[in-house]
Amino acid sequence: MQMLRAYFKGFGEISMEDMDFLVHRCTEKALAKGEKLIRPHQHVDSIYFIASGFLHYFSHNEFGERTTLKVISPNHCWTIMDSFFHQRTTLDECQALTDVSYCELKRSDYTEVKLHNKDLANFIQTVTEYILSSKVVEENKKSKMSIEERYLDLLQYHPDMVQQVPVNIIASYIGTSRETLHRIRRKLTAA
Amino acid sequence: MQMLRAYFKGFGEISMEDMDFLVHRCTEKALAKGEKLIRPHQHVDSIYFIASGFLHYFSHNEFGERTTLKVISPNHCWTIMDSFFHQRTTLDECQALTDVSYCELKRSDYTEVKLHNKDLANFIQTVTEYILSSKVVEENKKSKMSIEERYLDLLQYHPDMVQQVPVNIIASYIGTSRETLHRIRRKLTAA
DNA sequence: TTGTTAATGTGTCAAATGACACAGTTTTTG
DNA sequence: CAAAAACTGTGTCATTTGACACATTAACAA
Repeated sequence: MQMLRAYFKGFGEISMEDMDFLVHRCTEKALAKGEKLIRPHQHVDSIYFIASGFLHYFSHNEFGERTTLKVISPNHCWTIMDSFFHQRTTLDECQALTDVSYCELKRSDYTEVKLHNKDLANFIQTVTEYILSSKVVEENKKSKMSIEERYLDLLQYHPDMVQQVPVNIIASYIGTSRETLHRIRRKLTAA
Repeated sequence: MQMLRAYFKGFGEISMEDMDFLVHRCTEKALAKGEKLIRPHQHVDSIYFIASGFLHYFSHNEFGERTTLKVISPNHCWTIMDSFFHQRTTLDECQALTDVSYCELKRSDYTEVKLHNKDLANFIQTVTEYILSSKVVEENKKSKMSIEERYLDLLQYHPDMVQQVPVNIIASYIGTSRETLHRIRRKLTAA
């Protein structure tokens, strides 16, 4: 919970009262490795903050092949936005790649927080803008990099992920096959 | 301007007064083909709504090669979020691929709108959530598709873009070279 | 309108990639 | 603990891709 407070503080000014109001609406939970956070056809009615561990957010294409949409790292907020904001079911899935501890904020509480007072509404707006902005920055960065550069970037900024997450999932996350990633790793250790 | 009103209406309820307050802060402008909307090292202090035409949003990687980050279509809001929200300069560029007409909302006006009343603040929050959600949906969709599928998708949903934008830019937008896109097109016309 | 530049179509070839196949290792689970 | 399942390393090979080269056409500007 301390971690969640620190996370929120990073977005700017917020009074102690507002912070408490916000944080008290979050519930601490855990998943064991392999457990699912989101199943197909589920309504996603919460925002999640990952405190520790890694999650695998994936989907299936027309012919049932699994595609990794994201590997979710600690100290990030995440949800399936489309399902959360528009109250639709999702076909995607999300599963714990390791033991995970996280905080959950339900939609009803999210709405309540936004309506509580002007400062909190403003704060949530700032957080949303911030997340939107980082999404785009992240996507643009990725699109400028080759597969190898993406892997080096992971090594640099998410070394734990590289250690704890299976190679095939890392590979599909950076947009290639497990074999090609293997070739890259072999080349890098050779050098 | 009628187009902008219709665009905003798509996000939900908004009173006539609020709509007017919002729309009156937007200025109609135009770019001729080839003109730049954003230059390197610029501060981006506005949000843009594209009424007609296409824009090329691009960047350069470590060794100066140009990468297409997006081709911006009519009836969309766009800005370089990172620069706009955090008041930083950007290294990216944005240039008109055709004659373009657009509306501009300056940051100061954006801030004013958010502070004007609770309903408008709420409305802007809804728009932001909506844009965030579509960004992610779009990105996920793209990551599930092959290059060829992306091209077919463009043909289906953005036929004007395919006609009006140069092949090399379409190619880099969907993540390949101009030659490979050419091979795809040849194959498709053969069939 | 004409010279210049940008855009397109297409072939060749070396390099990168994905699909398979299979052996060795680690992890899970009954 | 033992069997099963998941994960990893690695080789082969057909396919795809990108880089280059160059001819042709379209768009633009002096």
